[in-house]
Amino acid sequence: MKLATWNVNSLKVRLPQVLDWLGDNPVEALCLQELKLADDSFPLDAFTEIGYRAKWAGQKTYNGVAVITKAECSDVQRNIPDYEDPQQRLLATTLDSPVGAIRVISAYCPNGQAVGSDKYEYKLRWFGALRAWLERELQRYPRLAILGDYNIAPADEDVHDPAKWEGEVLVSEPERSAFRDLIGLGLTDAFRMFEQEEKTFTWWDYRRYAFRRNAGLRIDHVLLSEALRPYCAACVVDRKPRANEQPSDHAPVIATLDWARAPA
DNA sequence: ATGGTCGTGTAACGA
Repeated sequence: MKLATWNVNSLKVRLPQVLDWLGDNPVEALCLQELKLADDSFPLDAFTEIGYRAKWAGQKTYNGVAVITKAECSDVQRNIPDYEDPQQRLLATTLDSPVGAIRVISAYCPNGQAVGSDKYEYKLRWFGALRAWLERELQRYPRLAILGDYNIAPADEDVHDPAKWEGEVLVSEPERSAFRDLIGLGLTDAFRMFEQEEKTFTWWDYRRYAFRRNAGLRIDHVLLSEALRPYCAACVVDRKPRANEQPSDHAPVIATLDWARAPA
């Protein structure tokens, strides 16, 4: 089973690329972020026509997340329960697997704009609420995968120029601490389970030829619970769509779960 | 050099 995440920065603009990508990468679940469209504008038919189903939490202009799946999913949850927030940033679904139910969550974590700003404070509060909810959710669903745009580069090796980025938003210590708090729940950064090429990133600014210079950050992540970790056989970034015409500024990340692997 | 490029929606704002 392959699970993937991709911040598409407008599903309206990127829909043909997403459909093409699913044709080449027929993953069981694709978590999307930054749909930037209202619930009633979601292009469900386009996914149905290629054999996929979808659950989504839309919002006009900003945010919006979805989980695109081959199989039907259940127990759909919009947003973080008990966290009042008009911004549509999270969608949780349950998928069947040979080892039992898996909770698959698409998350678009706040960007934070600038260290010390109101949006930065909101970002840290949001991560606090996410952590508190995930702690409970892991009791209900020990097999849990949360995929998305975390807007945090966890370590300097995830930053093209750590000296230039030191202390900046996406990299600051309070944000990294919030990320480590998630890891403290027993979640694993699937990408770092494996040998990876140095300077592998998932986001490159549209400005200043950042992609051409590989001036990127690794801010899109797949986190796996302790019960899922032993099944993870691979986790890779697919840089190809970032080279498309009219690309998203993010690349997809794909994790492979192999049920034939004996759990530890 | 304090910019730069996108998407939304048609002026700024968010990223």
